[in-house]
Amino acid sequence: MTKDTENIRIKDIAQMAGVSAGTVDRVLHNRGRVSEENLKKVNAVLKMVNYQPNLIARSLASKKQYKIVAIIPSFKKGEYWESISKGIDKAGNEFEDYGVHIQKLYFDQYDNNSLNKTVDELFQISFDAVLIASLFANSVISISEKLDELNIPYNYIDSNISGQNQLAYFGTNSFDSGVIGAKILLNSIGKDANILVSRMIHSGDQNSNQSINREAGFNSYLNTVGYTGKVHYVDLKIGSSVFNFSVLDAFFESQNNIKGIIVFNSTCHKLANYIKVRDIHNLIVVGYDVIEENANVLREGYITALIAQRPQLQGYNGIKSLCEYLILKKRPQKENFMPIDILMKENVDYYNEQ
Amino acid sequence: MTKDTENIRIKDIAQMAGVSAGTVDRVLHNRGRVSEENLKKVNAVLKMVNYQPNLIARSLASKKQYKIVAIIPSFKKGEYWESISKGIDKAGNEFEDYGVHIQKLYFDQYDNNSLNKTVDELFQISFDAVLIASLFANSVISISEKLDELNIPYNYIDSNISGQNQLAYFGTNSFDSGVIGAKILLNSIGKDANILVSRMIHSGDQNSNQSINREAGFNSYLNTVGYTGKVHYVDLKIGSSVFNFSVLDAFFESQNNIKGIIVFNSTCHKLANYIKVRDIHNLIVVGYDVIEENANVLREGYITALIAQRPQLQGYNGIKSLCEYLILKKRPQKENFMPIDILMKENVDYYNEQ
DNA sequence: CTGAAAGCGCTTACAG
DNA sequence: CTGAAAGCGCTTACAG
Repeated sequence: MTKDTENIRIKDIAQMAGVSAGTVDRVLHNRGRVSEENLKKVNAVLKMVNYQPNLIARSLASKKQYKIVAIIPSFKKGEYWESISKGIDKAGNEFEDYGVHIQKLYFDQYDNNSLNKTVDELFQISFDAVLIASLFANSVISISEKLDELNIPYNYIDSNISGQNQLAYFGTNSFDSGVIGAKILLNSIGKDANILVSRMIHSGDQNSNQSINREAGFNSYLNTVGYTGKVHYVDLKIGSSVFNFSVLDAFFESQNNIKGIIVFNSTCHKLANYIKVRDIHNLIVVGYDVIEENANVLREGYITALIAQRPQLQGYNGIKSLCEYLILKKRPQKENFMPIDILMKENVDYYNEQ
Repeated sequence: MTKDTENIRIKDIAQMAGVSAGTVDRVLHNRGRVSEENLKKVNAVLKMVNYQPNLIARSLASKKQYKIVAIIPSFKKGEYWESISKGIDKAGNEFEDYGVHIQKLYFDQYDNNSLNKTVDELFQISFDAVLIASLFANSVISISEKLDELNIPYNYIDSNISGQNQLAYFGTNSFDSGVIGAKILLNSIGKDANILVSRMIHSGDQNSNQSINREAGFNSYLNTVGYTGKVHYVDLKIGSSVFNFSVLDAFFESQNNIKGIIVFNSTCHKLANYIKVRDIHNLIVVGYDVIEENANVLREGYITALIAQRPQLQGYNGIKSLCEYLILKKRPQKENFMPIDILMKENVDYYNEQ
């Protein structure tokens, strides 16, 4: 049990090939400066033995340092992107001993222009790989093209953009998570009930990929099942409860037959709080992301279900796979879809990221 | 960014304390054979500096090997315990370079006596830690007591047993996962509809903890919401479809007003297949665990929902925390509840363990 | 192009 | 009880 394969070392290979350890090392890493003849000898030995480099020894000896930049939205405590950030830190810590350092660059998730500014910052510094929260397709595509030129690997998280050369994507299938939102909603309110979709007003000129795709999935499900109700929309402001309350008051005065509400981002708690304060009953409310504020109103019954997407794991896997690529040349799968989790009052307390 | 804390080494501490590296090492690991005076000097230095041992160097230098035994049910491909086993292997691979070796010992999950035999095997060999699938409380308690005497750390997975000295438990709260099963079922069929609970006949004299606790949670929910229907039971045999079909035929002949079915273990697909073959409609079926056979009938619509518990993660974390305890003396939290996942047709395809 | 040697930070006999 | 030295498996200058 202790040894399934005898552990063979560079030294052993060197001896078998009749060369020095340095030469084997050069062959192993294609560092050049090896004669045709020795190259053959070493490769011959390599072919017979199953050499498993000791990574621990390698990183102890190597002074190589790697810098990974993570471009993500800024956040306050308890907000959605905090979870992603935690996952990034976790992976960063695990690979610290292997010479990996993480630097985070932030932008405003409600303003696509701010991402462009952050990108200018990015290209001022030097780095070996990038993790990108691909909220805004246009900007992300332009970053990606620059990174392609520089031959620097990059991963996407949050929402995918196809046709690009990202090493890997970690996140949900946003379209399908919209489908599930629609299904949970219609299961409870029926196919002819009216629905309110709550959106956020953005500063920039572009909505995030995630919301766009979720809404597309939602609409697709409505079409598929032959939905005959009416879908209404309100636009809220992220920072202004006063504004939001007056918008919602006006809306609910004009419409009194809404049965379900859905919010395609993590701000569902804003709506739930309105419902709580106004003491409105019998509404089915579906939102996204288990942040503390959402979880609280879910527990109290003002949100019916939350759909979640393992944010911490997205950050963790996004960084980890870049580390493994840099250190081990291990290429990850290109598309890595996170599970789409459904949380209700009864299971939300167990939803932590193990 | 590259250095938040200057990296101080044993050598540095030795120099500062005016002793040799060997002495520092002895102090660090309580290996004894250090004079009162030197002990003081080294500890004084240790108090000022934040020494972070380089684990990579440590494990390269140390020839220490650790053996962890995992006691789990045997399984065929695609069965529930395969996932747990995969998680165990994953953690084993990650810690291989650190000198950790895993040995698995199997027992029959439907026969508590078989576990006792496996335990006899266990105490024939030598090992440093144990991971136990705590299906059968009695046997597991007796193993635990022996391990306590030997001062060998052990973790539980699958279902918890309180009052024992396990280092940690990784698994769901079985009671609450029974509550959620009941909620999903009653949400669809109402509080007065009749329910069929399908059980498995065991060879031993004891049911598994997991099933017992899930059923307790299920019954508790029924009481809480004032359920007025009738709960029926059938006992099936794991290996005999012929037997099962005749039992179910007999049951459904005598009862024609069953609205919902629940199965508290991973064998729900057996019931779903019966329903499929007999072409029975309008039954809400809730089961546990996303094994391939269950997922297939969920996709086809013969199971309404599956409740899952991250089996791979249980195996992975169960081993990982033992490794960290052995290598780093890092003590894990004692109770680590897995999320309780709800899977429907629409999100099951994304349910993989990242 | 090549090999001998030093070094990564720690642990482990060993001589005293 | 103590320190100097060797060694874990690899990488990295360096002299030739």
